Amino acid sequence: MAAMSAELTIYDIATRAGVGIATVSRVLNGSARVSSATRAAVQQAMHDLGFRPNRAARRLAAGGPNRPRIAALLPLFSSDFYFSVSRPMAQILLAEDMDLVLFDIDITGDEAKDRLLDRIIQERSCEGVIFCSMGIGQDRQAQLLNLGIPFVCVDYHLPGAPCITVDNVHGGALATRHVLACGSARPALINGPLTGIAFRDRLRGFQEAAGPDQPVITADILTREAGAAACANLLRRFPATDGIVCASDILAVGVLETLTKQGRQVPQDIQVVGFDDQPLMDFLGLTTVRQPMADFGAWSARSIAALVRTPGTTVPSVEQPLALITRTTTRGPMPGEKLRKKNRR
Amino acid sequence: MAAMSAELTIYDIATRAGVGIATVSRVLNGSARVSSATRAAVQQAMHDLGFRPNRAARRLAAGGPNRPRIAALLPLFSSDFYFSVSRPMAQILLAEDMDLVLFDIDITGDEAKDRLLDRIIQERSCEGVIFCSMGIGQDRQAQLLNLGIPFVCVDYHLPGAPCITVDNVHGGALATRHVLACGSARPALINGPLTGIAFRDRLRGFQEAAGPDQPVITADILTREAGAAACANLLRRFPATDGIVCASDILAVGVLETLTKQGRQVPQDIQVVGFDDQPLMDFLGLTTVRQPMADFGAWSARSIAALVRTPGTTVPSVEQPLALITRTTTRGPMPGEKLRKKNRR
DNA sequence: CTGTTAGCGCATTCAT
DNA sequence: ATGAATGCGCTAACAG
Repeated sequence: MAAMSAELTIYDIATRAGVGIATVSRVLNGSARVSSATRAAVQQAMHDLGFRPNRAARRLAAGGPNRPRIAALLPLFSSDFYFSVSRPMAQILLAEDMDLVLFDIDITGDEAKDRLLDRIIQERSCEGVIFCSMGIGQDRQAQLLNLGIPFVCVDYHLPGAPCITVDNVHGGALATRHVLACGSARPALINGPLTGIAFRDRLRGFQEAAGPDQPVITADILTREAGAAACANLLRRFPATDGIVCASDILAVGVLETLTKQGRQVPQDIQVVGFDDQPLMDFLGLTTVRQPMADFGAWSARSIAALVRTPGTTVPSVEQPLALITRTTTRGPMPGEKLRKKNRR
Repeated sequence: MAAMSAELTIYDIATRAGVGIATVSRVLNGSARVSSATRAAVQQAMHDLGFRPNRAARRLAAGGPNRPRIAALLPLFSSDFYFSVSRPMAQILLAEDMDLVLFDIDITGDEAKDRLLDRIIQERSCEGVIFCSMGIGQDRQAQLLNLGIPFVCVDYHLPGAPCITVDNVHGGALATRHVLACGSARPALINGPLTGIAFRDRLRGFQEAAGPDQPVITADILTREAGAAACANLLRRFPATDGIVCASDILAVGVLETLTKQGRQVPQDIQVVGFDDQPLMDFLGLTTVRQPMADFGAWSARSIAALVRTPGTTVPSVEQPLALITRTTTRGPMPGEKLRKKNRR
């Protein structure tokens, strides 16, 4: 083992091994038409120099198919939400005979996202992009437009671009009004990081419904731990809270943990509402606002496929409805109680 | 819009638009040094002919970095298990400055998997492969070896290859013995598809501990619905069952649903044990066998990175321990009950 | 602003 | 079995 980096080519290997480049190419491709002696020599040379063939060159020379590649940028591991979104996305793109490359981006750091996007564009590594829960600057949009790289947005309203969204303001209000209607007098919101516009919108919805003076705690990450901590914090500062709207199911689970630990009865003492309706939430009985995750994935895949196939296609933006799914962490509407119906999706 | 397929090149576009290839290249790259007139003409030509530039050629000519690409083949959407595995995998590979491409493979269909693998090899689209929960034939191994494409196996013991595994036989026995020790006299197993060796092993473990004559139901897919159905089936045929070992947490959740629906008390009437310790299982209080998912992901990423960086590196296989996490779906060991301790991970 | 000319790194004929 | 030559489709200097 030896020399590092500095793009080596098969010429270097050929020289080092004292053979022609064709021979190097042969061992590279596992051809049988090479004496085991020279093969060993070549492999030795490759190993010594630390050679790694250039993928692009190989593919160009080999002349394989030029399958379209779609990049999806999303905070994949930040929540099961994205898992549910990318599933149909992957399936549809597979059927479309296009490659899907998932790029996990960190919501909190805008910079990393931008560098990644830059890389994708610079390296021309894909012919279409799906942005999930994130916007891009005007400059970026212009750049992509200029380069003819189509893109669609999921869960984010980017003016002028094909988007699939939900009305998060309405969603926040929906959850809040439900809690109110079911008897909570002092509702509070446990929100997600305000770097996400969805969370800013849910906050607005909450305030529209509950008024501007109700407690709001912002978790800077979507985890149970964060939800639990936020809840403890909330209860300490506002002990009278009797209804908690959570901007994410996972936060709600953390909230439930703290509530249980502190001996508060749900929904008798305090009601809880989540957001997303992620898998298992029905099992937990969490009242929540259901997002059309499958639609997000399917629509984005189909749209980007169409745009890549035939540039110039017009893809109209769509707004999907949000639905409140009432389960057992909220009391029924004041008049007649009628919980646990067809809650189990 | 018109002509289809048949690899077009910028020469075709240049001809059609009556310009030189450099100009075509310019509009392709969004250069400003093109009169809007010719630009329009070129774009028109590209659109008419349905031209899509060759990615490999662009990258080769542009001379970007030749970043190593790792392919991970796994039944990504079959269970949250893989979500937990791929998370650290993605993070580590990102830090290693390597690209990770996740390929979702269908456990049930061996053929699709093989075609995909073939494609990856033929197209030389990656310099390293991670196989999760799946084996590959001798021929494939030889092929990869011959081409010098390193690979590692996760959750699957492939002789001669670097693997990270757990002892599923032991795991199955562990869960079963616990149920037995806690007083179940008639245990049953609800297993996953036998196409997965892990499930065959867990079956063996179950039978080692419970004897060969206890009921076994095989779900052919890992979903709550399948678990619920399997449980209903089990109870119909073996009403006296008082302990259910599930080969997957998600199946266990389905089992719990059915049990609740049928009014059986857990763990009083019947005990339930899962397998994996997926996210939220602690919240549900499910006793389960914890798998080292994070280790799976981290080890595989680090190993494949090392193998790609310096071919010939020796990566020893490792076997990780499996741990029984007792929670509230099983009764404590017969002598002194002592549930709910530091169960919440 | 636009066309001509060289390569990019490798796979592949062909000869030998 | 092995080497020399040709081209994959495109970008990037250069000339005009």
